[in-house]
Amino acid sequence: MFKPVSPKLDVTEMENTILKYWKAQEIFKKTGSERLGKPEYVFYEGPPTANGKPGVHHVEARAFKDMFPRYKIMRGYHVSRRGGWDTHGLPVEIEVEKKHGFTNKQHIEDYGIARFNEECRKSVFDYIQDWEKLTDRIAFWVDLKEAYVTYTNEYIESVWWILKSFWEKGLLYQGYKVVPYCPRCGTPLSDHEVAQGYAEAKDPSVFVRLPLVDVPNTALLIWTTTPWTLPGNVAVAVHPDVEYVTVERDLPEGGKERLILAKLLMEKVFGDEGVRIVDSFKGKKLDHFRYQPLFTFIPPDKPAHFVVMGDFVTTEDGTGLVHMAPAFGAEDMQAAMTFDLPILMTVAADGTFIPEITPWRGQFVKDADPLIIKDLNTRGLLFRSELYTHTYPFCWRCDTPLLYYARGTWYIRTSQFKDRLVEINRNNINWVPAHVKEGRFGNWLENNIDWALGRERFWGTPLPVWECEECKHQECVGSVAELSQKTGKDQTELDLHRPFVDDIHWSCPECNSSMQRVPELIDVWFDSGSMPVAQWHYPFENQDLFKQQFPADYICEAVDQTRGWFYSLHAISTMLFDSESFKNVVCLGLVLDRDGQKMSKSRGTAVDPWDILNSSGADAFRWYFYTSGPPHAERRFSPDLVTDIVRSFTLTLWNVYSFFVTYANLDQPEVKENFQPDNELDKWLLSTLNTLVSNVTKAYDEYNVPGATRPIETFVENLSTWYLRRSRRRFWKSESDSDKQAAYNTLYTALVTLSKLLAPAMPFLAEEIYQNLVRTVDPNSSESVHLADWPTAHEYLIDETLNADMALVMKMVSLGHSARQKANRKVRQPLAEVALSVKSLDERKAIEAYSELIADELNVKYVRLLDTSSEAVAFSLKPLPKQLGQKYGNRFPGLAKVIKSMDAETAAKVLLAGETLFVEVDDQKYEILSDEVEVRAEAKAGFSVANDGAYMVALVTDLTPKLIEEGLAREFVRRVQDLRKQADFDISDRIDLYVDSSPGLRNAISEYHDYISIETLAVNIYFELPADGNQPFNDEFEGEKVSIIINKRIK
RNA sequence: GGGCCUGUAGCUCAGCUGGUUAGAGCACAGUCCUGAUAAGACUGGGGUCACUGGUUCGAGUCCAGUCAGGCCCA
Repeated sequence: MFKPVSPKLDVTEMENTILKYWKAQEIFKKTGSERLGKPEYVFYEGPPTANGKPGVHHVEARAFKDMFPRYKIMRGYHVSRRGGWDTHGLPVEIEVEKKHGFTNKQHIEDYGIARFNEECRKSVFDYIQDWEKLTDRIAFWVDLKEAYVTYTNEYIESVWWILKSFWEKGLLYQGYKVVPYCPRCGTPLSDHEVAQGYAEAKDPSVFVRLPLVDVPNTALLIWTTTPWTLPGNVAVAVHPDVEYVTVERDLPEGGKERLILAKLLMEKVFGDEGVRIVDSFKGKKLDHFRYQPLFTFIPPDKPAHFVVMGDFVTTEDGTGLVHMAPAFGAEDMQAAMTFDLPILMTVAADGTFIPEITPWRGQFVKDADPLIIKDLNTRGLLFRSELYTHTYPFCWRCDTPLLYYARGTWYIRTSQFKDRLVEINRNNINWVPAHVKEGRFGNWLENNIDWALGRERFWGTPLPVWECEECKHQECVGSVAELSQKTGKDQTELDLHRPFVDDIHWSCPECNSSMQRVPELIDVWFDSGSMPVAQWHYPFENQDLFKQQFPADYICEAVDQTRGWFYSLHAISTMLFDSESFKNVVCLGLVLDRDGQKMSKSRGTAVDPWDILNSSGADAFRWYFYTSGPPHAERRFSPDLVTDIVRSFTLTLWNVYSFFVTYANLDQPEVKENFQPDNELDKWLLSTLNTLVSNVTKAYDEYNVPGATRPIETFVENLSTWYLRRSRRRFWKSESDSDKQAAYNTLYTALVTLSKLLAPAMPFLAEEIYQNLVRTVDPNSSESVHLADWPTAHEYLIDETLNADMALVMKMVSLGHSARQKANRKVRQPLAEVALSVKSLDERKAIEAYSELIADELNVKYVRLLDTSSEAVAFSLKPLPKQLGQKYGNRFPGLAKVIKSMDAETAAKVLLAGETLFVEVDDQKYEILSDEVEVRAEAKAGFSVANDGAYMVALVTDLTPKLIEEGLAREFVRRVQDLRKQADFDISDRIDLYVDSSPGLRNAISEYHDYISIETLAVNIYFELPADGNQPFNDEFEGEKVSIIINKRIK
């Protein structure tokens, strides 16, 4: 006996029951222990930060992360699924800052770094319970009890070890990085902060002459909106491939001058002033031309003041010659690195000019702009000055205009590994979707620049570099033991965070002064990218575990991680081990709201995942993400999309399952999975089932998620609306013969196999079906579907011809229904005959083979094929472009025209016989094969016809008295069945049937007495109503009147 | 400004290496079917396949450009 299954499904109750079962039986644990010693499949959890509530997009990521480990476990692998938490970084600090109303770093320092960091440490797990609850509820099986946490001393120590090994290879260095900087707050701003503060601004726009050293009376013409950066100028950039010109113009005060600028910008710069082009050339000709420096306040320590080449130069604005001040622009800084230019720091941290800039010392740079312009003007260097309106970033806190400003920071020399980064990505990593590999990620690697590692913050992994306050000697520390050794004191108990590590000092081995830690923390991406090593506290512990768990077979995150976690993992493993750190990676698209906007709490468009879980359940939620498009596609999410899945997919499958259990519990058949089917429907179902197994398996192996899920939907649809609908009677019939047994076996096989195919995607429903159908029958079976073996496709059961034939039958039946509709003949009314026309000989055979099925489905007495000779049929010819077009190319249109104009009847006979048709066009002879022209049949009269292309169904709609009588009998049966249902009789209850009717119907009932008895389980049919006075059911149809009473017979 | 992705019915999405009349589901309307079904079948309305140009006998599909949206970077 199976556990009875109601056709009404309470999804959440079912899922909660399964959750309890998993917990009670410790199934998750057993997926590990039962696969011990099996080949390892390695999954890395990209650590989330738990200081906010998890949202819908977290369900997405976790659903995708979960499915492949589940699949691989069923395939016999061992998967260790360790969770992780990312705990450092600015987002954490900002939350705590908000709580206290802090607005700048000084507030934090005043408050105390120790207290501040302690609060950060706590706030990281503010929402940990929400995360645990959600993770559990959506059945993301990940070990959160043993999760790695990036703030632990062990984790940090491993990160230090990595940094030390980079240090020893000379990969860590100090340099400048240009960052958006608020001079009032004294702090750089993150991109996110900058984005909040853009506003319209009016700035000076100046054109300045830079006279060339080696070409008399000729100057470069540059343009800038930040005159205050000019004292920091060290070079001018031009685009090597842009066309430049030397123009000559008359000076108002008399004489002439020559200026160089981009040809395209001449009009913008000079307007209708008449200037003469004296020379025209590509930008590369200007390479290394020297010009006279504008200012000489700071003597450069390297060669400067010449022209360099830059691809970033555009001809949108200005002059096409870009002034370079490396301290105040990212591109400028990049050019300085490339061309080894000096960096002139002319501005202090508070945004004022340093004392060396004598005329404007101590002035806020923006205030000095007019004075600088005046100075240039008096020296005859100013070509023009005007005001320019553009969007410019301001500090979101204090409205001060931000400066792009070079700060000293630490770098990792990743660019030295560029070739290996590219090669390892190209050769060893499988990306889903594939285009990310060479596209977004590949391009990013090709343009690799050194990793700016330092952060001037509080809550993070401290950079383990100490520097002598006197002689600037530097040392990098790679372990706690090393720190103990240096300080001569056991540091095991030291918290490896600020401010505690800042208090560690020792004597400089060079000069005996004090070694101080540098102020920086490291980028949090370095934390998470270190996770393959640091999660095991490698190399201090777990050497074997690390080796076993590196690299990962599978990781999965949103596509915005390309330059985040995907990169940090890849960069660190490449530099450290010359190895990839993941072999397969699935990138996910964003989840948007129903209008295609980012979900936002303030606009109220954010969906709480719990609303979905409580109404539609986790399975449908997961299924939505798997089937709603390829993983990387953006998803316009709304709750009703998940409701639809429950209605159209879950409930359909559930009802098949419920049907099976209901009847199996009545019949108690001995079900088995593997057997040789005999019945054509069974053969067909098992053929499509095994095709499905094969396709889904292939898709899983290729990390093709829609391919692993969508075909299951189609199968379930066919299972329910074709196989089961067509097979119902086989389950109903009272005798238990081999046909009935075969039907049970087939349906059982399909359901059990489906439960396994569904297990990685819909873990709850799969478990429910498996538990009831497999565990009750076979006590030796695996304790959970998630411990079961993945099904194998039995090739011998797959019959492509059968699959195609059945598809054809379905199509013809559909056309038949269409023809009935047109003729206004309802299905309950039997018709005499249907004639079908199909495309090929094979298809004709298929129709013959399945004529009984077609007859039953369409309720007709006789099914036959239209043939060429005897019918009242007209033909038309359709030359097929696919075949003929490919064969004859541009001669196809002419050929087609001739074929269409041929005598269709004659040609049709030739072609339908499978013979070659000879055609002559423009004195050329062609042999047209029978499969190169489609023959279409059109019924002439006396039929109701429906067609799709060459497929046609013609119904004979004439009714005979006999057919009408049978129709009446069926109408009658239908009403009795309704009464049984309304009376809530059991399916197997026998009845006595009392009828009072008009004569026509009475005749029909007598004529079809046996049929009616069998259908309605009527033991007796009486043609009078009983005297006991129960109210009869009265109805009228097809001009007949009837009163019916049914009584259940006591057994 | 650059790289990458996306644009097909009111909505969510298919459309294989170019080839017959561009499909499905949801939603709407009608008819039918039903002793598993919250379902199913059929019919109907709804499309300049974002736009422009090109290649080709033939373009939703290939090429170039434009526009719109998104992500990442500058």
